[in-house]
Amino acid sequence: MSRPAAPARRRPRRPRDGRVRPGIKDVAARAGVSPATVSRVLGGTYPVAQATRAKVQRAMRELDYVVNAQARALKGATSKTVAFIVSDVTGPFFAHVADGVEQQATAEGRLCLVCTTHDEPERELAVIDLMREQRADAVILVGGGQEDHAYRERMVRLARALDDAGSRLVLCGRPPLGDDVPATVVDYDNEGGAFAMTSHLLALGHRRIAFMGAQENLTTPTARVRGFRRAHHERGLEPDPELVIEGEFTRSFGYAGARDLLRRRPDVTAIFSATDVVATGVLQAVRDAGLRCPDDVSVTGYDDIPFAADFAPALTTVSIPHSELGRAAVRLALHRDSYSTGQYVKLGTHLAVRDSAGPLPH
Amino acid sequence: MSRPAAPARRRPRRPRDGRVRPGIKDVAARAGVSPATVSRVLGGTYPVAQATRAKVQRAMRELDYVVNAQARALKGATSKTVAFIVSDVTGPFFAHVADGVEQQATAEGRLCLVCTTHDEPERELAVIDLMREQRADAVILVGGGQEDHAYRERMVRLARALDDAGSRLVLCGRPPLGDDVPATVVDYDNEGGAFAMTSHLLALGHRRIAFMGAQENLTTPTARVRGFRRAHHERGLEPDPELVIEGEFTRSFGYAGARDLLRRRPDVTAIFSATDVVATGVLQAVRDAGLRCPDDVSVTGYDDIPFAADFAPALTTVSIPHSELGRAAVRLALHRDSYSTGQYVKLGTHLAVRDSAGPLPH
DNA sequence: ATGAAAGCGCTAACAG
DNA sequence: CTGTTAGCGCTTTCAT
Repeated sequence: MSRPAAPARRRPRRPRDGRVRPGIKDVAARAGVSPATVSRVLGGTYPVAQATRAKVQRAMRELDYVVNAQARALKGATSKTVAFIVSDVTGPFFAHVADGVEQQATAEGRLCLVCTTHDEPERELAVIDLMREQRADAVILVGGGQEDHAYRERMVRLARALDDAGSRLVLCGRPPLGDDVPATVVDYDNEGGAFAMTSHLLALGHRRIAFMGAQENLTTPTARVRGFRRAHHERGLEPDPELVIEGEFTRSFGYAGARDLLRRRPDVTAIFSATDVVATGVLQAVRDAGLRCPDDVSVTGYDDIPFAADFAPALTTVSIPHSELGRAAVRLALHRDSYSTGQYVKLGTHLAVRDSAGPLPH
Repeated sequence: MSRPAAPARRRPRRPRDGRVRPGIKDVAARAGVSPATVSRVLGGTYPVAQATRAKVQRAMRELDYVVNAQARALKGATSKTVAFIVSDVTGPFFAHVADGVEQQATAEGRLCLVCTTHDEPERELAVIDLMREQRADAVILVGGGQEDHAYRERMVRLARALDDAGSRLVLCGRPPLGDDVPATVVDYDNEGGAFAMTSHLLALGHRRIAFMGAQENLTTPTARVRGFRRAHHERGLEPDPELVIEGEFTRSFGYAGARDLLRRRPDVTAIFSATDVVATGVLQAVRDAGLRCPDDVSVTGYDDIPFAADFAPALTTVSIPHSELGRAAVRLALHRDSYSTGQYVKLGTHLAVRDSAGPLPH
């Protein structure tokens, strides 16, 4: 020690193998200016003499320079990214919400990270931690959640953790957590859509309508069942509890559920499937039972997935503003007032009336 | 200068507003160790005394510490991300390839960035530059490209630029650029699938088969047309040039194209649509013409998109190993030999025989 | 208008 | 096994 700061042998700079990324210093050297000046022309947001700027830009072009996003992010508060967390990328729901998210993120100069959880709570936690590490501006969780109290508490904790890390949690397609929780919620009217669809079937004369795909612990199907019931009640009708059938949002449940139902309750004239995917199974079961849709039994869905109009017959369903959901999620997360906590937006849904539901037979 | 390094007033550390992200130093202070030690327990890959490790871990938990991914990436050579670039997230092709990419990326400890180009060449360039900035490990370009020479040259340049930046370009679903180009290509057998499908139709007795959706300047439809032709030739048949119909991969082209065709050439007995999306339009046109499928005219597709089996009738099509394509893309990009340049893998396709193609009428 | 210098939060030699 | 010390590539005062 004590030797006054031996200027330390600088290793030959850039130890990497092949060609190497030029840095801001290389550009500076080539342009005959200081690194600070290069940084200023990069940022654009600072006065730099026309001539200097030109020199720097030429040097950048000649060196094929690109900034290092990590180094830049290290200084700033965020990494200019938006994270998109979903159970499964192949869900028919996903693509169009992703489209909205990506559109808006790009419009706001953000990159888009995608992660999946496959509905594993552990993985969900892990992914959210990853996003904290990345310091994403917004973390958008897509799809319905559980009704469960413990789950809700966990979400609240995650929202706070993200908030502390400077990120914003956005819940997309599920109900709010509460006003004191720093999260943005972009929901759509599950109950209203189900109400409208059920009213439509009721207006067509149907009275024995089955709801296929209830799930008590999940927010989405629960809200849809609520709308289903309310539509009955508003007409002074009481839905038959036996016709509200529990099951997952899968084609195979739709198939098995409808097959059994049609056997057990041949008096049913309409089947309101909780989702379009369920409806595909239901339609298959109807065909296999030798019944015609909509002549013998009406079938409807929910979601209006791509190609719903190409089913046999074209599916009458509830249309969700998928991509607007995604766009709103990003927009709200990025432009909230600095000190707002809870934010809540609910978008509307509308009926897509096609061929799979018709008037009551006879 | 000459003043011997005035030790400079340290600002009160952490100027941010609300709560603040604890850093490695905070953890170190709390655990009573040095930052380096904290880093070592973080990395896991270095001997640390059991007791020390425990102390550090407790401190991390108490502070709810997460590493700063940007700071970490600044040191390392890459950012542990894989970029996924696609024309449009809502394309039916996208979801399952994305699924494969995401799966494999996660398995390899990488995060997944998604960007869209909407087929705008400018945007494609911009996006690739963004990925250079991000220092993504792999940049996966999904979907067919143009046959165009200029376009190809541009790709070569991009491949080199990415290579210099330490990233790997992967072309997914398009032909190779050449052996000397540092890129990985994961393709599938477009021609073989079209050959198999055409042979299937020929074997069913069809002789007037239309190909709906040729496009000369794009690699994908061109390869499919090639398979279509070859299947004819191998049976000593010459495909009627008038029946190879130019058009985009859209439903509306499928509809208009088939409508006109059925009017102009009522002798056609089978329509091979270049994609399933085109097939949806074709099916609609067939229905609207008062014809039945497959009784009057057979219709087939290509891609085997989700729900192809739910069309009316269930669509006979060519199945592409979408998610394996995505998985292979990531796997190869990450595990290539350090000095390999061109890499090329071609996956197989297979027929999904369903109901929309039947034997020749009469 | 430009340059010098101090870090952002972390990792990685190099010494103990 | 643990602490010290340099930076990674960039932005940002503070001087000039």
